[in-house]
Amino acid sequence: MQCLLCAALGLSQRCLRGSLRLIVWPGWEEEKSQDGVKWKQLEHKGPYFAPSYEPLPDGVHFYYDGKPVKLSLAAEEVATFYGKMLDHEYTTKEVFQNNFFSDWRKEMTAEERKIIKHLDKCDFTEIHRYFVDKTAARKALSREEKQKLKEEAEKLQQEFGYCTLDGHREKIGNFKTEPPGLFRGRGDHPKMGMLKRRILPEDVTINCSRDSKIPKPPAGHQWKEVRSDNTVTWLASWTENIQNSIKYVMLNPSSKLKGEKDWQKYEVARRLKGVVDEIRSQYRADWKSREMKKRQCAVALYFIDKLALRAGNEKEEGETADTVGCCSLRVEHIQLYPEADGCQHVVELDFLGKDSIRYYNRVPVEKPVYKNLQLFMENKSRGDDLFDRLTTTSLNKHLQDLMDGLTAKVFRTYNASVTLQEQLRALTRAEDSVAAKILSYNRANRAVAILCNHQRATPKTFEKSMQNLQLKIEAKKKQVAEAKAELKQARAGHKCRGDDRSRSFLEKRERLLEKLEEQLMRLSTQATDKEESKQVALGTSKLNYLDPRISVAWCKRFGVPVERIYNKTQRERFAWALDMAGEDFEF
DNA sequence: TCTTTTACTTAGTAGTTTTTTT
DNA sequence: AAAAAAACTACTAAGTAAAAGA
Repeated sequence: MQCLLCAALGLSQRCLRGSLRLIVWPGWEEEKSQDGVKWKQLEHKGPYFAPSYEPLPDGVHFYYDGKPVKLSLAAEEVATFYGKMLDHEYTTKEVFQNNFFSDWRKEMTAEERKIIKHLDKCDFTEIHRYFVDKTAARKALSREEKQKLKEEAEKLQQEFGYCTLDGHREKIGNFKTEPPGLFRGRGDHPKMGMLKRRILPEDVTINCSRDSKIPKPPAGHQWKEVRSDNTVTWLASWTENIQNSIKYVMLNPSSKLKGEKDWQKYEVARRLKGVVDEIRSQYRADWKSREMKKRQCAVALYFIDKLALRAGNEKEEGETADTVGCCSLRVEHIQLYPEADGCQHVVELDFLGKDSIRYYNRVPVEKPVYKNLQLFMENKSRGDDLFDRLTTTSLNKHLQDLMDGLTAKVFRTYNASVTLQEQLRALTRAEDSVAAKILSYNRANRAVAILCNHQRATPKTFEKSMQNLQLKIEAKKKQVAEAKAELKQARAGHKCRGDDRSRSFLEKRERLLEKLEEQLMRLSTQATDKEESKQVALGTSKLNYLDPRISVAWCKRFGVPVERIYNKTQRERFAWALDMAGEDFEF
């Protein structure tokens, strides 16, 4: 959508919102959100559909009970989904196997169903090898062939990957339908292994403006529906068969629509900054409320604020992995220690959060919180809700009363951004080199990632690269020891000779030792950093929680080129912030 | 009021590409 | 030139929260 400010000024080309930020036009943000209109014109080509199934060549067989069985096309396709995954841990899990086998049988013909009765008599190894070979063949392609593939992908991107929104060409985030396959949930998912159906045009709803060129469905097909709803931002949608949820085709984060939304998000978090002290004293007071619900709300909010926990919506049991957030914590997820690690009133939290990532923390809390937790746990069993009187809806309703637009997740954004700003202030020294400043930035980023519990699997190559680094350190230590010995000799030499030559030799040795010690120091901090970061994912907070204006301002203030902090994609995503933030920006 | 649906943000993984080291 | 490491991208699952429906 064209910026209303620019429209009013008759500026049709480049949005000048950024440079005109000092001009006050109260109300235009509100005006936008009130009627909920997201665009006036929207045109696109519809999603690009996953290629249809390519049957296995004649030489590749599936065996049942040792005998080759020629499968129908539909059954064969599903068999290849499993065959491809054979070396993955997933296929060893019983739930995965059962879900797969039951869904696979539904795709079989009656005769196939009569033959194929047990998964353990199925032999997919030829199918597996076929795909392994295929991957290897693709990897072995010549430079020219690879280039050609790349160009084809680019062509596709150009044709389907962009839309026109209010006259601007905008990049689409996901323009391809998800291909069929076996569902891979995260953690202990009850539906892992189920067949994820192929999406057909008949499943897809198109959203575009009435007067635009309506996208053509693939030959011989029709759209489920074409609608024109300008109060939503999606271009196409379909219902997925595993969870029965809706999937959307949406714009890329670089688009203006997404950028403005992102900006808005940080503005809400900045408003929280203005009232957070008051909110904190409020929930402290509520720890002593006579109303149990109020107390639970106050303690939950304390967790959300202090520990950056997620809200914790309720979820349907048995439909997803058993994970929790703040409001859905159960008694089994916390332990109370009157005293631990030399602190009083220690709470240990241990639960699986989003994506089944473990949250483990042992933290001293204020006495009333501790007492309340004891109270909330009284006469409950492990599986009971800790905050039994509280839901995310009631919590958010309360927050809404405290500040317009305030919800539980705003606290995560606020605390993340504030932490970055504080850490940058504490760690950055103006006289440092650019490299050292970037190291400080990453440390600040890491503090946030740890706060938000953003984890990653230890990289596969970690052990080896750590070993190499240790080897380097050992070698450097040896060099230092040698340099020390030489320095000692040089000192003795100079002492007895006392001439210029021996002095300059001595000074040379001194400088060498100094240099080597510095190198050793750098290597060992590198090793510490590496060890401490191996399970920490920085990207999530950088992309979703840290107001980019903080980083932009920091770059400007300390002469760090912004490209060293944000790559090209990220700079496109944060274009609004790059435009807007001066070196004096404060979150 | 309670439940379900909808829309959108946040999340980690796997595969690919680029850069650095050897 | 090859190998290793780091950076980046695509993908899609899993959250949040508000609106709609019963």
